[in-house]
Amino acid sequence: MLDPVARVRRFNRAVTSEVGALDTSFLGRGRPLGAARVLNAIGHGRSDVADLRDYLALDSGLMSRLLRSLEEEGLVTTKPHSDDARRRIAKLTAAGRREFEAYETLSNAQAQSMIARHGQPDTLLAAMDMVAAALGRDRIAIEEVDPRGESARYCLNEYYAELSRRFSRGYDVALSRDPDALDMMAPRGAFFVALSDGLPLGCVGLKGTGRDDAEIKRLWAAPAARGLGLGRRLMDAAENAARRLSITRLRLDTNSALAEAQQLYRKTGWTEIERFNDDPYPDLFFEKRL
Amino acid sequence: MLDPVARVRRFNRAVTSEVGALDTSFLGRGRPLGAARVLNAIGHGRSDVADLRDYLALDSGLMSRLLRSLEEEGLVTTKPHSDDARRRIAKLTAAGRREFEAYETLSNAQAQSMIARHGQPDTLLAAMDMVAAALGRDRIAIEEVDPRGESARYCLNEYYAELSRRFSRGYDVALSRDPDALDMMAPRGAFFVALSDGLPLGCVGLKGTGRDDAEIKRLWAAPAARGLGLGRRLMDAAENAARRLSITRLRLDTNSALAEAQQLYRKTGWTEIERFNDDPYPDLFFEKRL
DNA sequence: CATGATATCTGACTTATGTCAGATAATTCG
DNA sequence: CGAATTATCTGACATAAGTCAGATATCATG
Repeated sequence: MLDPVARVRRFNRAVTSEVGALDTSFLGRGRPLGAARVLNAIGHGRSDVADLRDYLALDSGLMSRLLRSLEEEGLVTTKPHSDDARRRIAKLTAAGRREFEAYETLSNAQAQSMIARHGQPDTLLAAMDMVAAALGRDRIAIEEVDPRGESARYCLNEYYAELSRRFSRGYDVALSRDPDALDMMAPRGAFFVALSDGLPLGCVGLKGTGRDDAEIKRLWAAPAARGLGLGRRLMDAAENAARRLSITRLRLDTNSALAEAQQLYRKTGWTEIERFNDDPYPDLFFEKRL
Repeated sequence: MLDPVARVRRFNRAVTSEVGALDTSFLGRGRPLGAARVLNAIGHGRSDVADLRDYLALDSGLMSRLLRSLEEEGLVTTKPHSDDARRRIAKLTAAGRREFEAYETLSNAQAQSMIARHGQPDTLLAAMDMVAAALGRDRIAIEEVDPRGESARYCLNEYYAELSRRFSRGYDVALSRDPDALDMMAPRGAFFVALSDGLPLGCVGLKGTGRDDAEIKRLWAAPAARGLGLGRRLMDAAENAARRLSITRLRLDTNSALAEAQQLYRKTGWTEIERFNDDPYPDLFFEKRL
């Protein structure tokens, strides 16, 4: 009935006509959209004026005027940066924080009602995640993090949950050789997550031994982020980290049920090798020389 | 990691920052957004000025000025309506049509690139359909149509495809008693589709006999539209049509694999009855007295 | 400390958008 | 026909948003 292009454009129409409503949810509190956006950006922790200007894509003159109008309303104060007095730092006053909270409440209520009215909220949320990830694909950053930190733990839990869904016999972390976190941190290894606007969308671990070999572990991409080339970007990050650590031989194990992963390895220079551990879950083993 | 409200708001941020790009795709041709929107709305077949004003939510003064600026550019002509000379009809000139086509090409290219860059376009499109349907739920209209028409045939094909996916033994229309289209049209019956911005999202048939009984057939809601209460709205439309046709007894058959449908029937006053046909697919039979 | 670079602000201006009260012309209805 | 209603247009304004060329203060560097 509708070809792909028509479906995307239908989506665009749907969001633009609703997004009027999203954007103007910033309205209705007697303040132009520009000023409301600045107030909200400050409330969300952006304080550096240059950062604000960049994030909101505003001209410096306009930015300056918007800030001053918020100052005149008594919602914001600015003071010079302690290191560099040319730069200015904006902060919400108590009244400003109240205004910000009011906007937050509005936005949350709107989001809440969208979910509450829907009969299959989980499916809808998954769809929204996927669209958000696709739209924001150029803003997904690969960051090296502590594998014991919040974003890493979130990814690992999702990864385990997915394995237990996809393996016909289920998956139990306890039965698998759980890599010691210290092996996936400098100076022996590394751990990376892919972050999109605060949400972790994927991860990979480089588990070193302190010698010149290492293993790739825990490669995972969120279902919402499949098709964005995240797996490849994560693997690249891990390989580059390995090179920096003077590692020359990488190995990994995987399961033939994970077809996408296998395909990725074969396309990026990995070669299949014999089983090199007695972990019960993997049935496929790969190696790559750096 | 993120609660539902945070996920919706993340979606909102993703689309608003991209939708800037969507909306301003209307820019870059030296024309303010307002004028470009009017030109495009006319190009898409809205010609009545009042209709345009309503659709674009513009003040009548502003609308008038935008139209005049397009006329001065030689892109649009207006003439009085033939029935009512107070109303005005806007039409694109040849130059206007060329400009409109240029915008279309831009929009199509943008949509195309979004899909082309994605590794799982079908999943992404399904997600976009779902979000578009949820955002536009208040604009979904139930319309009575000819069951042999384009939108009805599209729904029926999707319906058959879904049955063959969901029935363990598959589904072959030829084996089922295919209702004669004439039985699903006035004066014996009716056929309804749910339309959202041009896309059919669901259907239902009321198959009459010319007497005071009838059957409900082909109740279907697109996967993207599940959870929006479409099934209920379609059934209501069919029941109301039945009442108008003085039908007092409705029956239907279904399969226990279609759990949502069964649940809907039980919640809306249908009672299970004995098998009343020898169709191979259904295994559950319901009746409702009007 | 002089010089150029940087971050922000100010003034002057343009364009886009939105609002509102009539004006104008056509239509409807008693 | 005449009064009320309706659709659109016009004029007069107001505000929002965006642009750009300096002005000002501060910083980095030789």
